[in-house]
Amino acid sequence: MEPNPVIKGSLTTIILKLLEQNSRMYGYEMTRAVREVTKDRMDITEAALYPALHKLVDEGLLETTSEVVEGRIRKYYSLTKKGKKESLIKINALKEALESLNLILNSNLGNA
Amino acid sequence: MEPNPVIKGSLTTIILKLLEQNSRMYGYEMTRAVREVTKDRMDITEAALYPALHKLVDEGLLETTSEVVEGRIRKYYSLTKKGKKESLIKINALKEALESLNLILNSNLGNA
DNA sequence: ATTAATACCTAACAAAATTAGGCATTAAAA
DNA sequence: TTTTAATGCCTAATTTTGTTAGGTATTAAT
Repeated sequence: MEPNPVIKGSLTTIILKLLEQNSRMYGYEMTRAVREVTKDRMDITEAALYPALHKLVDEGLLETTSEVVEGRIRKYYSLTKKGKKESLIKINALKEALESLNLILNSNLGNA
Repeated sequence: MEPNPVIKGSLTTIILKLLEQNSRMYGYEMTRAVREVTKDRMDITEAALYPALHKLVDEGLLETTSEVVEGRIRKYYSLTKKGKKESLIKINALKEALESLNLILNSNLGNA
């Protein structure tokens, strides 16, 4: 079973959600966390992830600190004050959008 | 309250779902149906809808018949045989993706 | 010595929606 | 009666976002 790709537009919100619950994480760790909670049913690719992280830093929602752990660089990301506000908004917006989508996918639309 | 935009990538599946339950619909009608079931919380724009419909026709998933009703043209779309098969697959794939997303948005990710 | 896992990254491209319109008819409101 | 809202179709340019396809480097296991 190939994992589902990320639903377009949701990656940024996924990142914010992860950081809302963990205070700091590094990129590679995020990819593992998503695989773990979704039991390999969703995969966020690094090629999408890193540019998304950099964009969030540019927008002032994330800040970074780097560390060397076991000879390898880890770049930790965490929410800024602005990022904390925005994450609440975006997580909520996505949840609402998912509820609407579920309504469409699970309702009888017109032929009742 | 501005309606949520369609979650990117889901529009095609929404169309297939609508036609799975209605046998035939025209574009404008689809926009109203989505607004109705989601109580105006989701809006599918015509600028996204019509190109998506044309693409589905090109791919052989939809077929069309046109009618003039009250002086205005209506272009009805319905699922082809191939479209019926594909709609089941795509609707299911989207549902699975939504479940994964819900797992991410509603779980405790690491700080439990 | 090679492979897998960890850990970061970019560039070219494609997919999909948004923004910003256009055109035409009918019904309602000013 | 002229303007606006609703119905109904559509396209073009741009932007957003992810995919494909790599690259680099270290550590641990085979």
